[in-house]
Amino acid sequence: MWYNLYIMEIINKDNNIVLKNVSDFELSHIFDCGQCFRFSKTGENTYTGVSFGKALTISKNGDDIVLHGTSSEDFENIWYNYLDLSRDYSKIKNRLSGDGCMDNAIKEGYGIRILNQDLFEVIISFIISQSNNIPRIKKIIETLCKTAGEKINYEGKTYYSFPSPEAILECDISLLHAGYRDKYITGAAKLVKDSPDFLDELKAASSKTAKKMLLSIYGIGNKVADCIMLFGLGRTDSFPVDVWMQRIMEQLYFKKKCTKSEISEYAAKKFGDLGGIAQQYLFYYALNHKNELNQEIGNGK
DNA sequence: CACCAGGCAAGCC
DNA sequence: GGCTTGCATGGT
Repeated sequence: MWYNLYIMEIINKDNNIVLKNVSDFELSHIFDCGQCFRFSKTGENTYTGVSFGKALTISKNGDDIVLHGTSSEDFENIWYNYLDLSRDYSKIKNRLSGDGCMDNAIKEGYGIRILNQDLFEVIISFIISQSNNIPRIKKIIETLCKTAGEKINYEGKTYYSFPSPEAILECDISLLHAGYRDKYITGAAKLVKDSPDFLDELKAASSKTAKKMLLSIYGIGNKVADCIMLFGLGRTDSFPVDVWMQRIMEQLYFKKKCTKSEISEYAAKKFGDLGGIAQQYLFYYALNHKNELNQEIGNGK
């Protein structure tokens, strides 16, 4: 096979792909850490969702990962990269570990992987995410896909692809109940539609240039741009700082209130090119310790 | 009723 | 440059 695998043996059996003995891989960590809004739990150790126009049910059985109803072609072309299977997370965790805060976060989110998602989907999704909560973000995106996406038949059920810029511009955006984000969504869709090379230019650009290009889009600020860099462009040096990151960094690292830019600067120095991955371990930890996080320290400013 | 959610743009200084 | 305010909607 052409891919380089740390993991495993791949078996194609009964229209399922089975990855044997996969390490550093836990579905709840991957899909409930706020990077992806289109996969949801559909059973014991099982998640179902859509990406790159394909639906997928994925489950974990011991240390084996099962991709249901999937061809080896789709695995090689889509899911292998989407699930970030070429990255050695054990090595990354070794490099990040050392202080008690990160060790605890890694201990809880040991199975996190940074998904390599579709860039346009990430741009629209994180525009929607601003000043919003995760369940509602998922709901708005799901409505967008049902309204403007294309039908996908999979395992006897109907799913919907993430829509094209054209389809977004043609649909009734008010159906999403996205509020003031409507104009940002349509603006970004129009930009991508009118500049067909924009996404490829983003992918090819240096991180500095890509960030500047993203910040020039109406409705995209520093935090959303950082999320797009990390989740849509694979720039793992990007460390998005939202209200939860501010709370957890203030409590665990600074022991006092501080600004988001202070946190960004600190993270860049401390985590470097692994900042985005460190951020995901910390974010997952923060979501699981909401009640213990002292909301007095970071009040979301 | 208030306050908050993976923030941002615009307006002020 | 930094700081404040309004913003749509839905949940608690």
